[in-house]
Amino acid sequence: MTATAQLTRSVEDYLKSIFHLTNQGGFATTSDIAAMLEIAPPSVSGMVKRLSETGLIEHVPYRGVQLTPQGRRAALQMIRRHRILEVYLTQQLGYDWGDVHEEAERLEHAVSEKLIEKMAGALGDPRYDPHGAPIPTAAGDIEEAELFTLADAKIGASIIVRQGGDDDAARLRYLAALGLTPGTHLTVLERQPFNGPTTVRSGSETRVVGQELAEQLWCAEVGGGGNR
Amino acid sequence: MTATAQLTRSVEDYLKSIFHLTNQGGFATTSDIAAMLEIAPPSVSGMVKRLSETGLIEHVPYRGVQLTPQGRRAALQMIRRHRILEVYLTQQLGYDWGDVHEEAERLEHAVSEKLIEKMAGALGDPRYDPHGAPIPTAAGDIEEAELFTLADAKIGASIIVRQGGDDDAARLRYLAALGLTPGTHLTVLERQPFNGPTTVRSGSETRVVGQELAEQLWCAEVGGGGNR
DNA sequence: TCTGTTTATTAGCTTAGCCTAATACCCTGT
DNA sequence: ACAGGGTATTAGGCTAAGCTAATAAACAGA
Repeated sequence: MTATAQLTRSVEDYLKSIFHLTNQGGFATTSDIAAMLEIAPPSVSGMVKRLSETGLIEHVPYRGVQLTPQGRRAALQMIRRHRILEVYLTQQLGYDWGDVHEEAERLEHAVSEKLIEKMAGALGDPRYDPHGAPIPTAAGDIEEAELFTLADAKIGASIIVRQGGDDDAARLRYLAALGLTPGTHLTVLERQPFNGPTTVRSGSETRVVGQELAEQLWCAEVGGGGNR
Repeated sequence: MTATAQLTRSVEDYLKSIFHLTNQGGFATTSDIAAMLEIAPPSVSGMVKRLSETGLIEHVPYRGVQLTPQGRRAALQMIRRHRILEVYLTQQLGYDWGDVHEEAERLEHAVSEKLIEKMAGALGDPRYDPHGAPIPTAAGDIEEAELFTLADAKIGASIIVRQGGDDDAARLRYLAALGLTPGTHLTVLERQPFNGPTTVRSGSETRVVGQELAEQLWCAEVGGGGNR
């Protein structure tokens, strides 16, 4: 039992950001964290000092930070809260797919562990959130899917939309209108040269997706890691 | 449309406390507010200054404070949030009657208006919380029940348990075990002299309630203000 | 009425997190 | 090998909201 002293809202946000920025391995830089949290870089330097003192992150000056096992556990707990909340709000309270992120972003800092587990139970312990992202277990394990964006998908590949990015409601609604919701199976037909649009087939429909959008649409190989 | 700028958690707590302390009319004193929020009196003096500058309260030095109409509106909004959350957690997520207060206390600062209204809708717009307290409407109206404690109830009176106090989980559970839950109809049979226990009849059962407990058990005259 | 106690306020500090401006470090291109 | 540009950090401030200690006002009892 890790007696994690109560973390502040702001600390929880830092840990989440660092988790997302280091998910592909490597360090999270000061300026990347600052950009993600929309604050000035020196504020990050200050917090980084405090967080390394409490053992939640490892700091290599002028290089960046990584989560310690303890920090990673705390980050995954927040991500679990966030994603369970998103599923709950969507399924039980009729929230719109594009709107849940903002609400969950505030609630995740206020809910108790107990409430999250009650919500998860009421939902049948979901494994993916409404955007297709995997939900860490209460024990802190998360599915390591090999995610890539549609812009990087190989021609001819059979893929499933997972849709990691959940932060722009307008874009999410647009994607939903195109039928590119998480869980959708696609076949990559072709891609025009020089970062051109990608053409995909979804069932009997064919869609052309611009490069900008394709770079935001996270997908997984079919068969790789459960399909919702 | 009152463009109430985003209030901090702490301001919201002050307004709620002042509302409760002035509910029977009169002023809320610095030390009463301090006691209710479990902070030192000088901290209250400081916040009182800020709140009167923003027009949420009226301050009479050395006498106390009262809510302005604007402050009252904000307080009622918080109380609505709190009570809707309590009903929701109890009815939809199987929370225990005695445990909801603490969870709601944290969530009320994080939920959006929209979420509260969705919850209220899912519950069929409840009028009372699980402790029997009336829920303000979205428009900011609250039922003005004539509440008194069981210790003050007249002998022979026919009353209904309303149970204002929702802050001590152990006491609430004990009351529930005695069958003294909100909505229960009682007849006051007798009261021993010198602050002795009160005897009540609930249906076919007879109960003797000690003075200490009776002073915490808020009741309303039957017929006065709806009965749940 | 005066005096002592209680209660409220002011003064002055602390901590968390943010900010801007100034400085230090790293790295790449010549 | 080093100069310049781009990051990172340090220095120094600000605000919100808490604290303790000191002072001021109100009130109650003799």
